[in-house]
Amino acid sequence: MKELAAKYNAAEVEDKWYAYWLDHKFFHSEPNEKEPYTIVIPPPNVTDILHMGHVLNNTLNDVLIRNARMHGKNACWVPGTDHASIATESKVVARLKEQGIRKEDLTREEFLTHAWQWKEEHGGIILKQLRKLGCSCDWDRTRFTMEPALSEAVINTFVYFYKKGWIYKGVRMVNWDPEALTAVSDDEVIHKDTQSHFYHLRYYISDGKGNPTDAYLVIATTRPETIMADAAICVNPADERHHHLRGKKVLIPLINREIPVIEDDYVEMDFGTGCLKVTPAHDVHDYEIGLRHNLEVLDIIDEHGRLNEKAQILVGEDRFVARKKIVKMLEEAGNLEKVEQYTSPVGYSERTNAVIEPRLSAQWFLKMSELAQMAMETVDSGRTRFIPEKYVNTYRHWMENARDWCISRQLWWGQRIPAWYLPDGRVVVEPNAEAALKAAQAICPDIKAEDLHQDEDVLDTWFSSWLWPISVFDPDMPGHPDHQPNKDLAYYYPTSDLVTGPDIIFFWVARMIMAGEEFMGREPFSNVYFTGIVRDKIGRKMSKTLGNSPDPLKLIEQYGADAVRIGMLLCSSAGNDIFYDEAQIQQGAAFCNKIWNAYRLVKGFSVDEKAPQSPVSAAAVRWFGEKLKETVAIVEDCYGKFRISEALMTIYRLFWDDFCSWYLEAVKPAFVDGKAAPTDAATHAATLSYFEALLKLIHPVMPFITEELWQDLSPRAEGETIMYAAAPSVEKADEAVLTDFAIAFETVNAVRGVRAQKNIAPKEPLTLLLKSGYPEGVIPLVEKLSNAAVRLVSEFGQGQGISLLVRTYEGFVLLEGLVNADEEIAKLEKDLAYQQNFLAGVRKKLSNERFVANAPAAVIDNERKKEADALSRIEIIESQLKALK
RNA sequence: GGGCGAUUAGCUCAGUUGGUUCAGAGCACCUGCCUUACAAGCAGGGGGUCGACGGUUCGAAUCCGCCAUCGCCCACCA
Repeated sequence: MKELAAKYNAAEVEDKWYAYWLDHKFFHSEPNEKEPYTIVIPPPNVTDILHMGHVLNNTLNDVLIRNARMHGKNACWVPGTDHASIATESKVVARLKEQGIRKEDLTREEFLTHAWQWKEEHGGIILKQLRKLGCSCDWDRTRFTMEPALSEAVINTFVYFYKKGWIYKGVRMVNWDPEALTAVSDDEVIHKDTQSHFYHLRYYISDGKGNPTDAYLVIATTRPETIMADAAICVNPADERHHHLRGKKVLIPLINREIPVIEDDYVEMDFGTGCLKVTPAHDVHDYEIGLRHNLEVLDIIDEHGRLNEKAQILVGEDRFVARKKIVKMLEEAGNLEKVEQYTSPVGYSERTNAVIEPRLSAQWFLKMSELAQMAMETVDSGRTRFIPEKYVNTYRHWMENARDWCISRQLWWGQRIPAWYLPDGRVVVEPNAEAALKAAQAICPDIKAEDLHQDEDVLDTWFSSWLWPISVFDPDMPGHPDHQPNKDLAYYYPTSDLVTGPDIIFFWVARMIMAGEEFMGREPFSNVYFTGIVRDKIGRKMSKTLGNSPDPLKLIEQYGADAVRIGMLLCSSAGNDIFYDEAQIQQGAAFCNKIWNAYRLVKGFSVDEKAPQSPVSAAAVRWFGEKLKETVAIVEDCYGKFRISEALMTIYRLFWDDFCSWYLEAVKPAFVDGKAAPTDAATHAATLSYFEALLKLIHPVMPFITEELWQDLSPRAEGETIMYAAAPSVEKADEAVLTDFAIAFETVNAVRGVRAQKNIAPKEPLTLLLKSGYPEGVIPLVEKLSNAAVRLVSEFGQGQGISLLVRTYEGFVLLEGLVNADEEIAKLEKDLAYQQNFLAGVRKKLSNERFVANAPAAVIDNERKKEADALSRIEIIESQLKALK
């Protein structure tokens, strides 16, 4: 790098260094004697393209992994993608549709061929995009949840739990997604308050022969289209209003089918009319009432959410169309008493946003009780820590109420359930067809392969991703209790930290903990850092429809990856939602530019080996060394507590304020005859070494610019990288030095304040009198930075000027002819009043017997110091006033 | 309906077991500067009765109670 442009050009630099890192396999990790630091990526869906949520998550992951690497750990970040059955299958179906192909016309094998083809062509784009962000994933370890080995792990897991008796098949009311045509788990249903109507319908009481009488009862329902499936009318046994209905039958409107009136405690007397229509096939609770009362289950809605022939009327109509039509029919038939506006929670599919239809079907379930208990203990014992901690509550609540997990999905894209049915309906569960045949023959010796039929369903995606921290290292482990972990698994497991969103705490985090405990006997990770959701700056979730979600790649192109990373981190305190604002990325870009220009300055220093070090430079070098130590300790502490944005801010201020505004200004060469004076060797060496330390401190958050400058800072051999440079070590800072210099900087600020107030240009030299007792070591620095000649005196004498007060140190800027005595007096009197008030407060405290008796000695001592300080300041101000008057 | 969390400067947030001169940071804002690293900059400055009320305490942004507002999670009132 010969000439440095005045502005930093990120685009040029980033591709160059990422390629260099890849070429040298710097991201790759193999087990060795060092301490491992492991992260498994929360695998994005194979269909995903990079959005701001990914940027946040992966930036945090990368910061952690790079930080660990520089701390001498063997850092391994395993990337990969999730096959995401529902999301992917619907993408593939949509694409086939565009090509005029209907899924129904394809065989399972044909469809899967298309799906794999889609995956090869369009899947995993996001992994390429993560490279642009600078993510230091071990790409050689990239995994896919549906690759053969990982699929095998899933199948083995199923067989394992089946044989353990924890997996069973049962007919249950499940959450049916009529768009994706599959059952989904309870957790995949989102309840949203939805504006609808409450229809009050008359059911006429039957005369016993199937004819209506004049008497009727009224039920209230939100789903009039399901009345044809009614099996009974239910009232509360304690409800006297309805006792006359006991033993009666009523007629379903329109179709005139006779159903009984029954009694059950479930019905709330004061809700609706107190009469409930019971529709066992289309409502979870009704189903349970039906079981208790032995009611007929009549399923009138098909898998697409349309009425079937059992409905008798409106056959083939969509449930919502049918609802509109039947209301009209009921009205015309005189059965509609009234319609109320009504808001009630309605379940929507997380994936397709379709209204969930409760539907009876045979599904596979995994028993949760033991697993949940184990997983609760993992977190209770602190073996896995949640950051922020509040999520432990959420987690506990779920674990205590965990219901059995519906793991079957009526899809093709995914791991097919390894259950084979015999012609008589019996089932064998084995890892493959051959084993299944053998098992079947043990039951029926005559059976042949073609007699067996494999279950059509696939497994829930989360049933594969819960193995992720194990299977990415050793896919043979899950489901094989006797298997010894391979070298990778033994070394990298348990992983260190997991960064993810709280929205998948149950789907994924909890279940990984279950699988970890079950198959490894211990937790899958030590810490879980929950990020917030990325929102726009006015707090809306980012969404395609709102168009408020920027394209991260465009941002990277415009501002550079380092700037984007900083922009995200700046506003990401743990556990809070992120309010994204492009201004933060601009701030990140400005920081890049600041670093760049500071480097230009340092790079431009010429060195004079013989020149002695000036007192100013000596002071600055001494001070910054201590400041650096102090900051490194703070940053380490922040990382330990996952306060990443705070760590970043601390580094930011160290670089900008302390290094650039104070240190560099102090050691910056003066101009003599239009030329910068050379820098002495000691200062030059110190400056380079500080710069290097700063680059290393910044590297985890801004990998590219730091590599670029680090490579240029001193000669580096091919294959060297800042990625593996040792992080600045933690050392105790000298407090006394820091205090003295803090006083110096306050003094400089005070003089600059006088300049601003009196409109005196920075280049105009001043004279500053300081009372003896002022820390002398910092005076050269004060002189240079305030452009004032300092004279240490015991008395200020008669000169005209403005007095200063820095802590308890008194100063005086000589300003002949520029001082307005009245103004100064007013200012001092105001200050005096403040100090006196302050003193009074402190004294009140000290004269309070109970304070003196109860407060710790350190607190009391401090109050005494405050008192003494206030007294000396008051004395100073009074003498200054006296001099002016 | 149940639970959890939040409320501090215009905005986003720190404030670690109650006590350092504790009311902070960044950004934004205002004033003055194109000073040979950087105008994506430099120097200076203003701004908050810590959501409301009550309590505990020598002492409360911090602990307790209640209220208000917001957010999240769980939940079957048709």
